Amino acid sequence: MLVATWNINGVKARLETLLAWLDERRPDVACLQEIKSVDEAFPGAEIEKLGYHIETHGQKGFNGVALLSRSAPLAGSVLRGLPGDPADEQSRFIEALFAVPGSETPIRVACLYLPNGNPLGTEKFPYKLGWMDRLEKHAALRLAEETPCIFAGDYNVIPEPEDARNPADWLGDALFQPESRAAYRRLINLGYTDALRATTEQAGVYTFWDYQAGAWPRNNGIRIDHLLLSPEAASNLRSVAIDKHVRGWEKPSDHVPVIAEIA
DNA sequence: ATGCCGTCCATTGGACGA
Repeated sequence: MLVATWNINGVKARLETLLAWLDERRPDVACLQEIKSVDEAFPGAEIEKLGYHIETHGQKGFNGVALLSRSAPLAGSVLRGLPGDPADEQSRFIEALFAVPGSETPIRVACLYLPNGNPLGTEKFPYKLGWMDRLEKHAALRLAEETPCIFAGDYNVIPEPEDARNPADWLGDALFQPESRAAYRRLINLGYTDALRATTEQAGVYTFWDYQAGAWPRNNGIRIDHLLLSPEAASNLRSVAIDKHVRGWEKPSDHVPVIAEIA
């Protein structure tokens, strides 16, 4: 079973790229972030033609997440919005249960777009940390269920210096603040496995290259898109891939897809 | 470098992102 995460930076602007990638990779579940679309405007017809079911949690102009899946979520299992703050208007979280081919146990897939948090010194950074606190509580709740679960998405956190080509450039950035990194470690310390780091200790593995300043041709990247696996999912982890070549396509997103194969 | 690039929304320029 292939579970993917990809910040596509605008689903309407990225539709052809998304279709090409879905056709090439055929993930069972794809978590999309920054769809930048309301639910009604999500360009679903061509995606459905490729055999995908679509669940969205959209928002006008920015943010927005979606779950694409080869089979529909189990009835009543879709949750929109991260629990813990009814006043939070931003669409950054959607999760659902999916049947696993050849298994009696379904898997829960949560798709998240964690707040960026920049610039420091504004209300954006405490919003990020508060969101991470809520995520930790929800992840702990899911962990206690002792069932296969994946929290996949754009975490907007560079976990370690080796996850950036030039870590010194990020010292003043919300993505690499000690508080952001500590909150990410708390998720890991609950008992979740960073899928990529379960498969390699290599530095220089990135998922994002800025559009600016020649970041892509210079390979000035960072690793901020992660799949965190519950023990029940991590036990069946086969491999992790980063579809880096997609960054070289026409009109690319600044992020590339990350895919975990779970047995 | 309060810069660079890109998307969206609104109307040629601002908000937002990382």
